[in-house]
Amino acid sequence: MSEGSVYLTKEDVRRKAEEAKNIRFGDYPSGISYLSGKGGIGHLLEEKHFGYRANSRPEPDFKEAGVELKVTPYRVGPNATYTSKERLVLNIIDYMKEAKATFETSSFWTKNKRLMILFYEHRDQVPIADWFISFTLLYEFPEVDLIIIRDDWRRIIETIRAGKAHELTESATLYLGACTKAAKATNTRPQPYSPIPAKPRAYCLKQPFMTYLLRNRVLKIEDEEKIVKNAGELQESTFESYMYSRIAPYIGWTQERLIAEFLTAEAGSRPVGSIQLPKNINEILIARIFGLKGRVSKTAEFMKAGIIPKTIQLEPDGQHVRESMSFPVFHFIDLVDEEWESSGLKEMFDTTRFFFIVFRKQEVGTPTLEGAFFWNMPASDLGQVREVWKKTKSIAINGVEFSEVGGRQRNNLPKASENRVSHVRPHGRDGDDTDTLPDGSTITKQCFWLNNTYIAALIAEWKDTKE
DNA sequence: GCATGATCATGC
DNA sequence: GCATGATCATGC
Repeated sequence: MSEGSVYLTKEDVRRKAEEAKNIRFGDYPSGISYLSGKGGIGHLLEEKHFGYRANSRPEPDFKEAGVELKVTPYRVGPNATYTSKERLVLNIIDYMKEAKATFETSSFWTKNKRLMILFYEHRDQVPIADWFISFTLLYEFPEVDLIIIRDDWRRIIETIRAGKAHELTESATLYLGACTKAAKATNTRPQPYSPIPAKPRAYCLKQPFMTYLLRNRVLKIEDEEKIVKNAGELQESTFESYMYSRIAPYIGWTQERLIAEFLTAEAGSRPVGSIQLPKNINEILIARIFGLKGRVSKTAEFMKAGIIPKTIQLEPDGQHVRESMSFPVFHFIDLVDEEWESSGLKEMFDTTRFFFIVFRKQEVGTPTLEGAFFWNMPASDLGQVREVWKKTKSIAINGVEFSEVGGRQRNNLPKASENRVSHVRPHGRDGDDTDTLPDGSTITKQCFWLNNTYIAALIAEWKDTKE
């Protein structure tokens, strides 16, 4: 085989990639034999379409053209919603070597600065032999993305340099992640500044970023509001410190003052206090601080990084939090078939960064803005969530026990009092909003919550680091 | 109509 | 007053 050398320019690669469109995978010579097992479709395209042998060399697949080939699945959901099915896994991180690199000499940048991405639709009810490439994208990171990716890379490398490669997590960064690579927990590799063995990890473009590429760069169907209007604004700071600097002028302001500043024009001449405030007033105010018409969660940056904004209200003492934090409803039928390692809950906390917006209630008058911070769940706390998840699964399998107390249903799902971090509680419209248990009976819809006491502890920690 | 974020309400 | 069950409000 020619090791890719017939493709001398990126245009050669792009042209050949175009030819892959609409060819059924099963129609390639001996194509079927590639289609079982992970990475099979990628290998099929490399060998049977582009005509070179799969490899894991440090240079890009098409060395002369400086292009790395990637093949990746997406799903089409209800209302023609296109979503990347997975993160895009790039090269494995050699902790020993990478710790000595600069961004420009890093294995990530050496191999992946230019990507030829082939997208195929993952269709559940259709044999893989009938799937095919539908879109192609020759992707070179634009400066607005690169400025965040450089910072993501720096965070990953600083974690390794601090002797904490074993604490790496995909949720600590925004677009470029360090995702786990091994199937078994026993598979580890050495790190340079600590004797503790670390899980093997690879660089990846996180799943929300891939969804963004699909929707905005390939299909060109979305154009979200941006928080950062031009990349130059991030020249002197990271995205996160930029966010703080935008909020800083309003810290200490009351809700009332913020409403007067940002919402009076919208509300007309109605005086503040005469109308019922929306439940998401704090999120609306933060959005206006950033000059947004829509929601913070719908901005380009939050969509691309999959950051989830959450507002928190502190009690007037500045220490307690009354309410626990809810997450989307889970379905018991799905839960009992999941394993923790591949569960939706673990995946979310493993990959998601949160943006906590903190207000503090006042003894008199409206709450004040205390500040905001980014957070991701540390591995040790995720271990606690695992215990709650396992107990929930076990109860679901063995049968939820119900009793009735004063017209209110009681159950034996994990309570806030049983675990430091998390519990399970109802989350529906009302008592008639139900889910089905494995035995066919019904239960009010439930979700995992983070305990109010855990949230309060996170806030205390944040306040400590501020000072 | 429903999912989701957020908050209310009751019993102990 | 806290823990847990129940429900509201927004926005898609």
